[in-house]
Amino acid sequence: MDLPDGADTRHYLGVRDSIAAHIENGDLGHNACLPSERQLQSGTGAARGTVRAALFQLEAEGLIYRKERSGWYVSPAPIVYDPTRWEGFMSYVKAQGRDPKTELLGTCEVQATAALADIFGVDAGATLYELRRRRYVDDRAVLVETIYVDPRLAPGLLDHDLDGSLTQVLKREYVVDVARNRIDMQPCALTQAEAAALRVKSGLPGLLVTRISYDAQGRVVEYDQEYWRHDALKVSVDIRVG
Amino acid sequence: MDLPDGADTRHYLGVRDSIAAHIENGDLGHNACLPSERQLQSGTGAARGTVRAALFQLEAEGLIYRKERSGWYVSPAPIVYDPTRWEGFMSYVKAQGRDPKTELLGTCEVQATAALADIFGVDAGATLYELRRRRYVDDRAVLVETIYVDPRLAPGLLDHDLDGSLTQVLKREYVVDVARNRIDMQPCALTQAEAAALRVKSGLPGLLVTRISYDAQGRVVEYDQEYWRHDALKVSVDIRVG
DNA sequence: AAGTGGTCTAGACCACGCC
DNA sequence: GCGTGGTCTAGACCACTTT
Repeated sequence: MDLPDGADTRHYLGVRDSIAAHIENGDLGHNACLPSERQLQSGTGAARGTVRAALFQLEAEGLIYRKERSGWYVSPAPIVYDPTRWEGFMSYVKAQGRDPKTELLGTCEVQATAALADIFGVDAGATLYELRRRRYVDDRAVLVETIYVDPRLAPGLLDHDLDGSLTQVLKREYVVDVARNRIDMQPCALTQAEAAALRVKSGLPGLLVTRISYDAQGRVVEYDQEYWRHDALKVSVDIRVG
Repeated sequence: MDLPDGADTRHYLGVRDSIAAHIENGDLGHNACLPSERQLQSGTGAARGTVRAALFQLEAEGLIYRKERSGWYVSPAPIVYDPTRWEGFMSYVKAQGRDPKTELLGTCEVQATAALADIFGVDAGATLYELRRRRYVDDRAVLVETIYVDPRLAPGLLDHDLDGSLTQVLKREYVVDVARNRIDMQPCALTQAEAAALRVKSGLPGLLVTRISYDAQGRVVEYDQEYWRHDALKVSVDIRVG
């Protein structure tokens, strides 16, 4: 690894710049693997801790990501996510020339906690369907989601094919239509469970997207919590005012 | 600092847990200052690097923040931001019982770059107004923004009072009304300029919120780039479907 | 088995905020 | 001027992935 003019690669921001320069020059393509930390070290004369500080910096900026104990890789371009669109993850990822995949991790019936009961307007302890899914772009896991549905609106939902768009299933099989959405987005850290599901280190920054869908009668159709990798996503919304 | 039952405070996740427990128990209120790194060290027997790893973890999670070379502090609750609401930052921060402040950093006239010209539909090199502002919640800087406006829509804009809602000024003084918004949100790292304006360390995670406002004729009214602290913000949107 | 990242230690010096 | 965080060094051992 050579350096741009006169950068001080003994400091972590200098090391950062020299690696960033290689990525931006196109020497390293998307998902390319970086040299090992010890190799980067010998290229710069810095201690390994310094090299790692530079790599953490680039990770926070979304330029690189890591696979546990395997190595550091160049991040691909983020995909654009429009929470107001309804054709679903699978089709808009495809529309951007990327390869989507959804994996159903599991389903179960749960008793509503106080918070869930409040959202659905049911009694605490009422039964709800719970779905956990993991979604991929180009074989990289980018989000895990937990979805809750009221069985009274969609009895027998768990017997259907849930590897695609849930909203489509609800519409087609149960004539349940979404009229309104409440969407929350909040930067967060990926904690134990989400991080494990995404196979990243716990504590990596992420984005929590929460969606509550209502039908025309104001009933809650679907409550969805999506934990995204922070570097996989760009949210874009077009909103009419008034 | 005592510990929850049996946590291993020699490891950074153990140190993290013991500090997090103190915050969540309410021992430390909002904006309270944590003990110094060297004090935390002696309380746990860990090396200072380990203590710092724990603090970085908590920072990524949004529980604490730092003031350069001053110390670590407990993060206050995030404010809720609704990009579809038009009464402006000042009033919705107040509505949440917090104390907002806007500071005009500077204004100027700039020549449109290729990207800006494309957004506004003008020739490259055309003149645009540029405003830079910094906004606070409870005297903590939470965002810096750069706003561009086409002078043909609002001649003499820079002579008005720009410490409040720009949209109000445009509506009141120029009868320019927003009919549509395109809003983009993307996790990012706060780079040099933004980090300096927010007085945080360069590289801290943030959220870039970009808004393009259009009037009923489809003309660009306002182009706004907001760089937010990642722990200051929760985006919440209510959207009608169909 | 070899190599990788993940973690940790125990020092050190500096620039800067605060008093 | 003292204490703080910011940065850096030069080791070490472990758990895991990869070959």
